[in-house]
Amino acid sequence: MPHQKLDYAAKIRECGCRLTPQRELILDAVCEGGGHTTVDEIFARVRARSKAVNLATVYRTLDFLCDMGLVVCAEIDGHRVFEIASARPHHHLVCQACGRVERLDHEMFQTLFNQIERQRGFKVEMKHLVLFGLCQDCRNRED
Amino acid sequence: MPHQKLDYAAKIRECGCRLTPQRELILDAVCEGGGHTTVDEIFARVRARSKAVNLATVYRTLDFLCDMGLVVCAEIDGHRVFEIASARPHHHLVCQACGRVERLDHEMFQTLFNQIERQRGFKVEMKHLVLFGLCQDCRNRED
DNA sequence: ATTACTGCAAAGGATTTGCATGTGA
DNA sequence: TCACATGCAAATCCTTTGCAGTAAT
Repeated sequence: MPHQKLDYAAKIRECGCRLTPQRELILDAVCEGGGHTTVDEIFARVRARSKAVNLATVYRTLDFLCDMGLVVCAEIDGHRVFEIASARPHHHLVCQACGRVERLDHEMFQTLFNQIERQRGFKVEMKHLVLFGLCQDCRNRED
Repeated sequence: MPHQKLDYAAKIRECGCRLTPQRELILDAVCEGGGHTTVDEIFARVRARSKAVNLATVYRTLDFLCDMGLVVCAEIDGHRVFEIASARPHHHLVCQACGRVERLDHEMFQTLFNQIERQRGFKVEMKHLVLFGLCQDCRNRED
């Protein structure tokens, strides 16, 4: 039920911006990624559908979509990764051994963030964190 | 009482590596930063003392010091930042409005990380997180 | 005396920018 | 129509690398 294309279209036009085929293609490409998607992957996916889209446009559009709040960006190992901003904020656990990515609900973090707010007066605004570590399987394998 | 230069020297030599003037200068420069320091800042600080040190050496040395565990590295807003690895792991709160950086003890995080480990079997290995948000002062100012 | 480390310069990759053209509203 | 968005190519920024020379142990 969430995240219809119409939502995006409306949100974009709301602020006087335009809905171009490029923006739709790039938004789709980020969606298809499921989880984290790099600029390269997005560009490749877009190019598979239309040779005419330029890499600079991908960069500019991703910036734009982040500003609009439709896409979120994180940094993993020095590389930017993108993901559709979901209604339910969440975070990721990335295994340093096998690279697997697990999703983690925001709830637990919110508890911590509230605690920080009470103790320090600092309001944390992180919709998307990436935590590195070792997944269950790799921990077993290491023993 | 911790982190004497001798500690560093010993740790470095322990593994057959060498303690060079460059490495000392760069380590000092990271120390002087107090909190997060960018490559540029480190390079500038080093150059203020010795014109002969090369930027490539700074990069190589920072890599080396991170591998040795003497320095930790984080990513803020697409830029790498470095800090002396302290005995007591901690994190940072960065205000998106004024840029102020506050230190946050690891304790609260450990509770969360333990919870994640129990629930998901995933062992988080983050010694150093950067959380963005709004500090007390800026929140008051915004109202 | 080794061989790790450094300086230098050049290469590399990712991202941004200027400008003329195209196109959605 | 007309400002916003795009394509193209060049520029820029940050970081890494190859290699010959230097210096720590």
